[in-house]
Amino acid sequence: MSILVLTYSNKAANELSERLAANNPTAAAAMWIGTFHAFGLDIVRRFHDKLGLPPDPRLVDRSEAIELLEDELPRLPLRHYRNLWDPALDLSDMLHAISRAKDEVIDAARYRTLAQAMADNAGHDEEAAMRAEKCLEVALLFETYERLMAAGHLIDFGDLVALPVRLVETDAEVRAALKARHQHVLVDEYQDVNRASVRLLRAIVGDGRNLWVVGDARQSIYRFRGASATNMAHFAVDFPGAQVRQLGVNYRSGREVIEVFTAFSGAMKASAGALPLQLTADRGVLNARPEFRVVRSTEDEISAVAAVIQEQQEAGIPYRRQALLCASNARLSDIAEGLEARGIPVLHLGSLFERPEIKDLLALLSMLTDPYAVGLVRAVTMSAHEMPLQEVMQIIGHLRENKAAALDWRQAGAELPSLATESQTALSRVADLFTGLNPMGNPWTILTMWVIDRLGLAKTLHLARDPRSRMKGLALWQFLNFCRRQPSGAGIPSVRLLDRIRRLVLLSEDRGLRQLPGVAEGIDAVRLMTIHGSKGLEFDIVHIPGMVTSGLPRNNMAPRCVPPDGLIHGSQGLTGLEAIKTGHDEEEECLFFVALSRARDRLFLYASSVQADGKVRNPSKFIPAINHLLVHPANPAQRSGAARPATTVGITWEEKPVWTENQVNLFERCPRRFLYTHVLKLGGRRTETAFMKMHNVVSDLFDWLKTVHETTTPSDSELSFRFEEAWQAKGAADHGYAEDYRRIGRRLIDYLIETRSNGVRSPVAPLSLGWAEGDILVKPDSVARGERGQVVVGRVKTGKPRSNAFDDIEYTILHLAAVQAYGGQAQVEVTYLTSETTEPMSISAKKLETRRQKVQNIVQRVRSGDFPLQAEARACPRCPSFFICGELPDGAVTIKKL
DNA sequence: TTATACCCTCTGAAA
DNA sequence: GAGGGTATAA
Repeated sequence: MSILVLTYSNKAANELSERLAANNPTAAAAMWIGTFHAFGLDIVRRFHDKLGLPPDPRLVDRSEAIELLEDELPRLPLRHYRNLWDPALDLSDMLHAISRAKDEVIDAARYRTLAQAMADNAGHDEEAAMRAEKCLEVALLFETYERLMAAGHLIDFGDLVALPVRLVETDAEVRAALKARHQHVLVDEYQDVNRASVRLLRAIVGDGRNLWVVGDARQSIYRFRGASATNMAHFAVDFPGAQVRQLGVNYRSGREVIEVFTAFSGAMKASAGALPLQLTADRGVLNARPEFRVVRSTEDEISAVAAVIQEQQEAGIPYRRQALLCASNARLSDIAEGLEARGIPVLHLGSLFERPEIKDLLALLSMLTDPYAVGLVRAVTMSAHEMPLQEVMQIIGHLRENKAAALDWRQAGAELPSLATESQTALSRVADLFTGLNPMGNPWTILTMWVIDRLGLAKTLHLARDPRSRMKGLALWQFLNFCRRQPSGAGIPSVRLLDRIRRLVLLSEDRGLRQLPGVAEGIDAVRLMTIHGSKGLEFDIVHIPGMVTSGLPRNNMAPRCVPPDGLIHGSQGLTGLEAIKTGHDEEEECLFFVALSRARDRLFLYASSVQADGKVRNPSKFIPAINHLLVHPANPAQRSGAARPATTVGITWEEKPVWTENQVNLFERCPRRFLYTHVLKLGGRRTETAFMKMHNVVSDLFDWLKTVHETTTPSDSELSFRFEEAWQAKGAADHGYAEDYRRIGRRLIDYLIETRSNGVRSPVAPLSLGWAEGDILVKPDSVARGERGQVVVGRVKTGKPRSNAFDDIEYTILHLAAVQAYGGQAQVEVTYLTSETTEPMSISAKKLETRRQKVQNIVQRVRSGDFPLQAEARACPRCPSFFICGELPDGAVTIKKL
């Protein structure tokens, strides 16, 4: 006799087990409690021989799957998913689509059939034909993936349920064995169960006489990962003869809170097929109506939240019983920082690798192998290791001049007697951390030694019992745990670790590390979490900021890789894209419903009314349905906090600075990166893909052409020789598919030569744009006469054009310089080697003017040393300064010459 | 009413 | 990089 209890999450399973063990140990002993995936793994292990797998097949996560496929990508005949700059990005998108297919128990062969059907039905509809083509490309990758997984006897998360489904549906023996084992089956949160899980369930319970499920269609917030919208509505179809009962008593919330989410449920699409919400409030009326507080800016919003949290804490509701819920992690991090600055303790890890105490360690770790010890810029901001910026620059400059080797920096003090005594001490203290270490050391051992022993962080943080220190302690614990479990492989261990961290952040695969360990429960701090994360939990007070347009509901972001038509169960008559889009609005409503219903006693909603550029921001469109139930304080209280740290650097320029248009372009993307790269000249190691290396070779060769063959054309043999030389030095010569890259690179060069052979070339003079605070020097790649006699200034790019490429500020600069030098008729032209096209630059007068002002503004800001941080999820993990970015050492610097 | 410019934002479980 | 919102110009 056994009862099978299936849940959607591990957390829920553990909680259930614990409670049951405490209340009814006998019943608990008769139960198998776990997730669908755990159950699936159990089946896979038990019947591994029937599946053709070893007894304990290895499970790979997405980042390992990407590594598995990365080398294959250039070989596959793909047209749409061919971002070779960063193959991991396209692979990640396609793997999402593949795991979505597995949620529907669809294999590569079936995927291809669906995609082929799309192609066959496209007819003369070009857009439909393109959608089909993309799906066919995913099918191809899917087939490759299946082949590689089978060859290595590997399985992924999707397989954990999909493989058992196929087995159970086709094998009567397996079915009978499972049926005999589980007389009763209970399923929690049925609305979040995906199609594969329903099929597994159906095969085991048959008509469902012994099946009992609980779910709420209004809390269906995991549709994007395969929870089928139709599961709840189709329950009676999937299990004929089902009886449906409604829960009528709410034991959690006061009546005022229940009234709000009941009112909202009336406006929800998910209510259409569900029973109307009719709940009695077990706790009755609490005399605390939910509030909606509207303030001016988003900063004010944080101040308003802080004020309410503090007020409630003083009224007797401890921080730990209050929660702040947000739709997105990015916004959550912002708010966490803001609340901490206002003296409110928060329980929030955020992105582990963006935390200052972790970045400190990563910067230190980079100094194990980086000969120029760029990590010093961050290391000397740690307490007891401080050194002024100017002296750090002196050390790094010295190492660079002397072509230092790894760890040479430890002796730099002796070589630089002019260094202040305090700096000598600071440097030797940093060097002490590296005593006895060598670059091939195990990063985990090294980091642990720093944290526990040499930096003494573990002790300091343990003794300080304030919430902030405890959060730091937890972050370090989490980080060290992560470092301990690293996949094995060749190369320098610390470099591999740092590269892996960049990749995890880039692909947002570091999410698992945001989870707080159980020991955090006891910390008295406000719980900050995403609404998804709050599922199944409850809090005395719930704060929901960001109730503005496109805050919640968020804008519909279709995945970059859309499933083929007919893949999603219950979406007949819709295209794959439509099936996903219709789900979005509904899911956002559910998200709000979940957030509202987390509150026991009180609910506070917040919004800002003005955005950064001064434009009005309207309240969320979810508000009208509940507005009549909300209190609207006239002038909500605000609790202000410490100002954000200044981001200006005192710089003395010995000469008037001169920049290039590319450098200005970089400032626009990230001022801080500009500071590190072009002012402090830190350089730093970049991880380059084979494709990037190929482009570097092309750029190298182009530079050579411009200097040696400015007005001539090289012979074929000379060109081939130079190419070969550059390829050996800088190309991806040792890559598995080096030949493919070499061929592409060579084609780009050949095209470049073709374009150069049109017309006679003359030497190109640099053009200059000047301001009081600095100049911009522009060196065009070519200058020629156009058909109408106007001057055409040319620029060559190795890539292909983007739709809005001319919005980039570098083209404005090029245009302004060309017009200044050659008059109003001058024209800028850009040649793209990859697409083999040349496009005249065009920009509206209005855009040109705003960008001209922007350029001027940038030159002024650089001069005055204004380099704010500008965290950007996609750019930062690729930035050479990723691990050092943040707080700067004190003091001013003098820039002699750029 | 329509086109354009610019700003803001981008979730995540499963062994 | 793209979708969606707000404001402004046409």
